[in-house]
Amino acid sequence: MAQSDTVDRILDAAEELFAERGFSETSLRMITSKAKVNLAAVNYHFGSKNALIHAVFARFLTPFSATLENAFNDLETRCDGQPPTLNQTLWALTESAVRMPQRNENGISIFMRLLGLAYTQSQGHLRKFLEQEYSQPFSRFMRLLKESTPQLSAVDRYWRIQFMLGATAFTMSSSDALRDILQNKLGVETTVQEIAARLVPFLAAGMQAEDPMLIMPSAGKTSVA
Amino acid sequence: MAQSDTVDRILDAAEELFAERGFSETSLRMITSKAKVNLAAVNYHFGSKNALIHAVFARFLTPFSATLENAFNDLETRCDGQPPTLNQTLWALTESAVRMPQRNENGISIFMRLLGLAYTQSQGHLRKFLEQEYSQPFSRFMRLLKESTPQLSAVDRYWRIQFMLGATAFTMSSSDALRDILQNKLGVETTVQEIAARLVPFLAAGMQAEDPMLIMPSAGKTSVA
DNA sequence: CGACCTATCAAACGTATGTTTGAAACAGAC
DNA sequence: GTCTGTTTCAAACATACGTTTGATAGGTCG
Repeated sequence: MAQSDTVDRILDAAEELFAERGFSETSLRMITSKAKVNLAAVNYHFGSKNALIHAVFARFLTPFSATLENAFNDLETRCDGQPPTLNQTLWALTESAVRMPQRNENGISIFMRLLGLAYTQSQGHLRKFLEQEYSQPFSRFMRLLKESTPQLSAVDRYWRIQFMLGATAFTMSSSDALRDILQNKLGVETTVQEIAARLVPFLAAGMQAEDPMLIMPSAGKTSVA
Repeated sequence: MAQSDTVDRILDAAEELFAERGFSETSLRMITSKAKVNLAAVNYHFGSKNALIHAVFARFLTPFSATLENAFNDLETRCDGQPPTLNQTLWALTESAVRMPQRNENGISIFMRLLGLAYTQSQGHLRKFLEQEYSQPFSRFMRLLKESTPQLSAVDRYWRIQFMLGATAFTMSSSDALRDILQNKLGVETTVQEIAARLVPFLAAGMQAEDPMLIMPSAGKTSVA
C-alpha cells in the first residue's frame, strides 16, 4: 500500500507512551517496539523525535480546533450579539472536547494529559509549535472568556484562567487513575462526562469569586461570601 | 573543613536547574558545572541522582512540614473544637508556605515549581519518597478539609479536592513562566504571595459551588448561582 | 613523622539515546 | 520481466548519560 499503517501505529504508540511517561522519558525504541515497527521508521516518516511529538498533537488538535470553531460560531449566533454567559463559554469548550470522535475509550483523557504535559514540561519546541499552529481558536476562547467575565480586571482574569487551566489539565490528565481510586475507595463509577459536569461548575464558581484582594491572610477569621 | 560547602552548592544548583528544566532534562554534569564542583561529588555525597532529588525536597520539606504542623495546631486551638472554615484551612497552608524562611528571593516559587513537577512528572521514586516521609501533614490537611466542607458528599469533595490540587500544582509548576508572560503582556509585577492571595479565594469559591449535578450541559442557556 | 579518614579530581566504564546508513523487500507502471 | 520509487530492516554511528575507579591531596590525632 502507498501509505502503510506504520505512521498510525507509531502515532498510536507514541501518544499512549508520551501520556504515560512524558516526552523525555519515552524513547523511540519504546515507541517502535510497542508499535511493532522498525526503529528507523520514526525518522523515516517523521524526520525526528520532536517532529513526531508535533504530529501526535496535530492529529488530535487539528480536527478539534475545527470542531471548536463551529461550537463558538453556534454560540455567538445563539447569543445574537449579547456576550455569552461564563457557563455557556465553558460548556462550548467542554462539549467540543467530549464529543470529539475518539480513537479509543480513553482518547480524551490521554489527550488531556498530553496537553497538561505540553504546558508543564518545558519543551520549548512544543510550545512554539502549538502557538504557531493553534493560536486562533485559543485566542477566540480567551476573547469569549473576557466577554463572559466583564467584572474581572485583566490581571484577575489572567490568573483565574490559569487556575482553570490547571484544574482541568491536571484532573483530566490523571482522570484514569483518579477514577480507579474513587472506584476502589467509594465504589463509585465515573465517566469523563460526569467529571466534566463536576468540573465546570467548580471553575465557574472560582472565576466568579469575590474580588480576591478583599480577602486577606491573617490570623483572624475570614469567611467567603 | 569537615563538611565542606560542596553539598550545599550542589543542592542549590540542583534545586534551581530542576525547577527550570525538570528532572530528566537536567544532567548531573549541568548541576556540577553550575555548582563548580567535580562530577563525582554528587555520587560521593548523595549516592545517586535520585537520592539528590530526594535531598533537594527534604531540605525544604522537612522544616516546612514542621511549620505546617504548628500552623494546624494553632488553627485547632483557635477553633476550640469547632471545625475550621474552609478559608482558615486553606490559609493555614498558604501562610505556612509563604512565611517559610527562604534561601533567596525566589525560594518559594522555585520550590512551588518543584512540587508541581513532583506531581506532574511521573517520577515513581519521588512520589514514593514523598508519601513515605511526609504523609502525616498531608493526611492532616485532608482531614481538616473534610471538616471544613461538611456540606459536600464524599464524592463531590473528592473531585473538588482534585480540582484544587490541579489548579495549585499546575499554576505553581509554571508560575515563573506565567509571571514573565504577565510582565510582558500587561506590564505587571507579581509576587508569589499575590498569586496565593488570588488562588485561595478561587479555590474556596470552587469548593463551595452549588451542587454540581443541578447544572447540566445542554444547548439551552444555563446560568450559575 | 606516619597512620588514617575524608574529600576532591581526571579519567574511564557501561549503557541508552536519537539518528544515519546501505542493502533488501515491495509496489505499481510500462 | 524490468525498471522506478517507496518502504522496511538490521546494523552501526556518535553522543550523552549516570556511575565507578584509583590516584591525589588535606586535615586530624596518636
